[in-house]
Amino acid sequence: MVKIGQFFENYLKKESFFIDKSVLFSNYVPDEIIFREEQLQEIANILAPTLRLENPSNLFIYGKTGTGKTISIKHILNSISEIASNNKIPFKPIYINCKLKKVADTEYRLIARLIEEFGQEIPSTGLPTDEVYNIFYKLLDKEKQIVLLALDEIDQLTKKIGDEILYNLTRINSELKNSQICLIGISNNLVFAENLDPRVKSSLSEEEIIFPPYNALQIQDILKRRAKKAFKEDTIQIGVIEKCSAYAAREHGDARRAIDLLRVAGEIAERSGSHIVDMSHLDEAEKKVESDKVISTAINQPKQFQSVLYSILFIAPQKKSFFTGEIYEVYKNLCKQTRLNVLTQRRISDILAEFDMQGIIHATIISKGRYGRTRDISLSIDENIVIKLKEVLEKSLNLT
DNA sequence: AGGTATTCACATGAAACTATTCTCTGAGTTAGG
DNA sequence: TAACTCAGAGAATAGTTTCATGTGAATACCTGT
Repeated sequence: MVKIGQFFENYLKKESFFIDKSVLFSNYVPDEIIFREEQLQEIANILAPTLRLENPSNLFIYGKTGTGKTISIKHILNSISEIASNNKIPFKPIYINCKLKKVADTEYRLIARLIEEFGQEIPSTGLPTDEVYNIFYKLLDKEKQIVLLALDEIDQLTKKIGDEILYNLTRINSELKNSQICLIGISNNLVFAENLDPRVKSSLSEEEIIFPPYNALQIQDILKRRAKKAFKEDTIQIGVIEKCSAYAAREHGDARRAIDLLRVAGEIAERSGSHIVDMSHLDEAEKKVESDKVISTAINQPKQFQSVLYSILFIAPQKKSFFTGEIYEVYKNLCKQTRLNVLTQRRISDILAEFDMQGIIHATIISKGRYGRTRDISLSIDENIVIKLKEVLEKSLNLT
């Protein structure tokens, strides 16, 4: 008890590096967005007609993760709605991230979410979908207004449930008397629109804007600005920011990653009692960010997924690559031990495909000629994470 | 030797099924007038 | 008679299973030289 008390005492006395850590979290919207002036201007041009109550063109935004799409849209929505409310213009910005599970990842839930935006509750299940649509229409058309609907990670949505909703949404306008709705699609899949229904495609991508990745120098600038707000002066060793941005630039210029990295490095430094954030903290942060990502995705998977993953980890040290069938055999034995019911190979195949998508494994479909066709699978997780991951999975699956 | 046909071991797709959660509806029940 | 209870019908959704079809190239099997 005394020790813990002492710890808190010391903790208080110790000075923090941070002035305002929230600046380094990914949901922070800075009041100035650098290196995106062109795109911002373009978006502004396209959306400006809303202020005159004219319906603007639908807009589509492409760009990889961490290239500032989300932040830019949020920024623009904020400033339009500010001006709109100053001038009493009936304008309603809605931002929805379609990837959020249980929130907006199905047709029903997306519409339900929209209805919520208009201040009405909808049961999470039980109602027929067209009923929900009707409520939405009525709500939307009750008064004259322009709705700007930004759908982030829209590719996730269509991947899961097809493009019917988008078709419905683009068509809504012709059925509304008072309101107009304008869609802004945000996707980090550059070829997303290719496999959309042509009708949807043409009406959704009336305007397209591409967000290119940042280069190392730009990330450096962004980091410096954020760091200035987040950290106290002279708490970061020279070179740390440079290295941090180099890390991130290496992976297609993901600014979000760089910012995350910097924050974690700061946290590590603080905890270790150092008076400055130095390179070693950064290195450690990189490891931690990586392993946290892997472990938290693993932990959040259902039991069956965990079993399959564990089976993979079991084989991995023995061979550099292995096939679906081998994993299935191991998995079947594992299920016997854990008393889980055994899923069909068909299902395992899908699970493996998902792991591949998540980047946990690397799988290529190969043909072994006379000996069939299968996935050639190799683990793409760092070795020292594997050990930790294995422990975590054993605990979760109640293995001894 | 060169060409063709087979064949393996899965991949991939579509549809149907199961279980769970939740609403809505209408029949039956109850308490008070 | 109004309010309440409760079972059953319908929906949405996630996670599977079942059935059906596809597939790339190493081998087996010919064929003609």
